[in-house]
Formats: sequence, structure tokens, C-alpha cells
Amino acid sequence: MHHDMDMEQIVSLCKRRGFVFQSSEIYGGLNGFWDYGPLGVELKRNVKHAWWQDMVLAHDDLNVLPSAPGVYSMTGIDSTIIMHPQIWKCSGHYDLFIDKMVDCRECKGRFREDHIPGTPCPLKPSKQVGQHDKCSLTEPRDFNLMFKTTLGALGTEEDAAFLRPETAQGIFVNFKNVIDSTRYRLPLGIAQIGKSFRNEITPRNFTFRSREFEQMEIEFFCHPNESADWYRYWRDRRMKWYQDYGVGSERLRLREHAPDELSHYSIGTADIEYAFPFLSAGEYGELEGIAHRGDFDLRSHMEGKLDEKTRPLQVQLGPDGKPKWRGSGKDLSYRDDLTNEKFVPHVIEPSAGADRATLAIICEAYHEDEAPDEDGKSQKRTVLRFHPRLAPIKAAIFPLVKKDGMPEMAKEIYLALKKQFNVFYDEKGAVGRRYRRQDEAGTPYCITVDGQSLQDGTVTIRDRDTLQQERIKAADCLQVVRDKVG
RNA sequence: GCGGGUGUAGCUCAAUGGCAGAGCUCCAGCCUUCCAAGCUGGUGGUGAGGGUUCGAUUCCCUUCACCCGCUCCA
Repeated sequence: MHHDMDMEQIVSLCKRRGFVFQSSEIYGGLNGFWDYGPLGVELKRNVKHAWWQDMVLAHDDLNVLPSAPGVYSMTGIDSTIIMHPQIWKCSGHYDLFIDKMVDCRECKGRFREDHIPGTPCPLKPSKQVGQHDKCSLTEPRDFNLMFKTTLGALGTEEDAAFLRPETAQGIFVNFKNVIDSTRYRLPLGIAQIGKSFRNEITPRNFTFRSREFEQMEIEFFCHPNESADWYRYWRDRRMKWYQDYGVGSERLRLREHAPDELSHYSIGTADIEYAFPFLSAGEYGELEGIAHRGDFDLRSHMEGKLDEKTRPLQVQLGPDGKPKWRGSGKDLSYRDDLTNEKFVPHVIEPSAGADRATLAIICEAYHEDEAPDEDGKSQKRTVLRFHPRLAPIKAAIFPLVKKDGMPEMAKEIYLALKKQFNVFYDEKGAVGRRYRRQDEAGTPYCITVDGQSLQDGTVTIRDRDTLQQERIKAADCLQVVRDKVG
């Protein structure tokens, strides 16, 4: 039942209830930036926490997981947003993100300056860009897709640095550190959650395309001979993760890239996509990409940036015949203690957008349904059906009415639960209204203290989705919520 | 970056070149023993800057943001 999923309604709810605000709103807003409010920060934290918990902390590294090619380890790091500028030259981002661009005032086309030779002009008859009489090209303009900043208070152009456009490189350049400082053996996944920055040309579609965003990335290092199996494992594992948290409708799909979409060195790349309500019918937006990256990244940081068009991969050379971008010169290969084999690991990269996952979870959770009012008449109800583990508020505690000792008992339950869960206490107004407010916030359970509670020490716990109430002992509330929320 | 549209209270919408209104929400109180709109009272607004004018929320210019379509999306 998603026919009622309407983006305007969802955006409005996000603002009204404090999930997402426009950044700098009192100053008129800032294009491409969004803030999370009191409910949003909890939801997004829960998404990130679930990811870290499921992928890293709770990972069973002693047994072969279902569908996995073998046992493997998982750990994490937290690297800086600003890193050595050479990293982005070797990663390839510098070349791709610092292009000069030329706009045509006549045909409204936008072209990379270095691509103009050979690029046809959209005007007819077709000629090269700039060759038409009508062509009116602007001067080449810097098109900095990476955010540039300056190191040091007196910084000059030589001190230019960049805000990372992805967290992945922080993992690659720490691969040797992690191996050397721990006893992990391959296969090993290193996870990182953090902010990344890209000067998107057209920020649009709510938080989907933002200039500051948060990624949840794993770089999974393995033996080259096993990399294809691990690629398939991670692709399916990550798809299942979204489904496990309720993004299970036909709006979610796994799209394997066609061979001509793949980098030369990649065995496979798949996108996990979601049909966001702001997209046209049949269109999907990327939540996560799972890429087989071969040894491109580690070797680029060893030898210098590799030329993606070569096979086998070779260092990309500049006009002087020397490496265009010099690598670190450090040996990032891995020696297997058991076989004594030395090799440069291949990498599988599941790279997820935390904001996009959060947005998809909000969209998927959004429902309008009917619930009876006090006269038994059916009334429209807006409800966010979050997975209990992701819900910002786990439970709300109400006294049925604000008298006869009910508030006192409810407050006691509230404080007991608050030590472990984000819970909410409300004693104001009609209880029905309080239920509806929690439905809109996506709170899965409401605990109500009523007249009977005072007699026998029981309370009711109401389910957000079924509206059914169950009577439990007040003393059991913590355990019941723990069991339900997990 | 281009074209079109839209900006009035937290939300949905009125109105006017001359004191900016309503419903809902929210807050305080009353009432209330299980699913939002019963009573009383209250808070709160013309995206920003400039211009025309005696006076601008209204007319004009600029700007910002959002939506739609292009462009872009490593």
C-alpha cells in the first residue's frame, strides 16, 4: 500500500515533526544542505548504528556465514575528512573533479574543455562544439566538484587541500596500518562511517542529492582468486540488509551493471536502488553501490595512479614519460602467514549512503491509513511504520488521565525505561491524540497506565501497526520493550 | 548553468496600495477511564535586500530557497 506515498507530504511531515530541516533556514536556506532535527538525528543514528552493529560488531568471524565463501573478519576505522592532497590524485578524483567546463549560451550545452575536440555540437547541422556560427562559448571555468580548502592560516595555492569526496580512500591508505597493528588476516573488511563532500552540480530531491552527506563504506580485502565469490556474497548480503529493515517492497531493486558500464578492471558492480517517490515512474535512485575494484586502489597508492583504460593495469604516465601522479612508494601488499604467498589484495567495496538509506526508510515507512475515532468513525491516520530498531522513539508512556496517581506510576515506568531506550512521556490532552502523535513519529509502542494499573500493577502496551493492546505487568515493561525492540 | 512555477503563522489556505484573517496544530487551564477536531484563554506570519509611494504583504528590480523540465550526476 504505497499509492499514498507522496513526496510533498513526506517532506512536510519531516519538517513538522522534526526529522529534517533545511540547513540555515532562518537565513533563507542553503542549496544542497540539510539538517536533521530531534527525531531525524535519532533515526539516522539508528540506521548507522544498525549498519555498524550488523556489519562490524556482531559479525561472526568464527563460522562461515550463509552464502559466504568462507570465514572473514570485520573491523573499523575513523579517518580524517581532510587528507594528503596526493591521495586524491592517485585515487583518480583529482582528474575527474577539477575539470574546466565551458558553457554554450546558444545551445545551453555544458562541455568539459578537454573533451571539446570531437564532441558534436547539439545544433544542426552537427559540427564540433564551438564550430557553429551560432556557438557562443563562455571562457573555460573551473568546475570544482571537490570542495577545496587551505591548510594553515597563511595558506597559499601550494597549501590547497580537499574535503574528501568519499570515505573509501581513508581506508585504503590505512590498510597497512590496520594489518600491522592487529592480528587480522585476510579476508578482512574495514568499515568506516563519515561525512563526505561533493559539489553536486544540481542538488535536488530533498536530501537525496546533497553537497554534504554521510557514507557507510566497507573495503573488503581478499585474495584475487576469491574476489568474484566475495563480490557476489556482498552484493546479496547488502541487499538483504535493507530488506531486513523493512525496505522490502518492489520499490527496492538490485541492478547489476552491464559489462559496458564497468571499469576495465572490475569483475562486477551492482547498485541497490530505490524507487523514491520524487522520481518518475520506472526510475530508481541509488542507495548503495557494491563494486569489485580489483587491486586498482592499493596499487595506485603504491605505484602511482593507474590508467583505468589499460589491461593489465599500468601506471598512467604524464607527457614527460614519468608517472602522472606519484604513489606513496610504500608496499601495500599482503603476505599470507600460512601459505607464505605475497599478493596485492583485491577489494570489494559496498558503499552506502546513510542519508539516502534514511530517506528511503522514511518513504517506505510513510503510510496513511484509517483508524477509528472515539465515536467509532474512521479517521485518516498518518503513521510511520519504522522497524522498531530504527524508530527514533521506542516507546511512549502515558497516564490515561492526569489524576488518581496515574501520572506518578507512568513517570516511574518512563524513568526506568529511559535508562536504556529513547522513550517519551506525555500526560496532556486526550489519550487518543497522544497515540496519533506517536504514530506520526513512528513510535512502535505506547504504554498506558489506567485505572486497573493502580489496582493490580498492570499496564497496556499498544502496537502502532495493529492498534492492538496487550496487558502486561508494569514491572515487566523494560523486558517487554527490550524483547520487542531487540 | 538555462527555462517555467511557487514563496503569507508550525501546517493548509484567505485578504488588501491604508490596523493581515480563518481552520487545524501548539501552549496554559478546565473537562476527560483508551485512539486527534468539548469549553475558556493565549503564542505566532507576508523568504531577504533595495526601489516607486504619504503609505508596499500587494507594483518594480535584485537575491535566496523550494518544485517541475533541461544540463550535470566522477
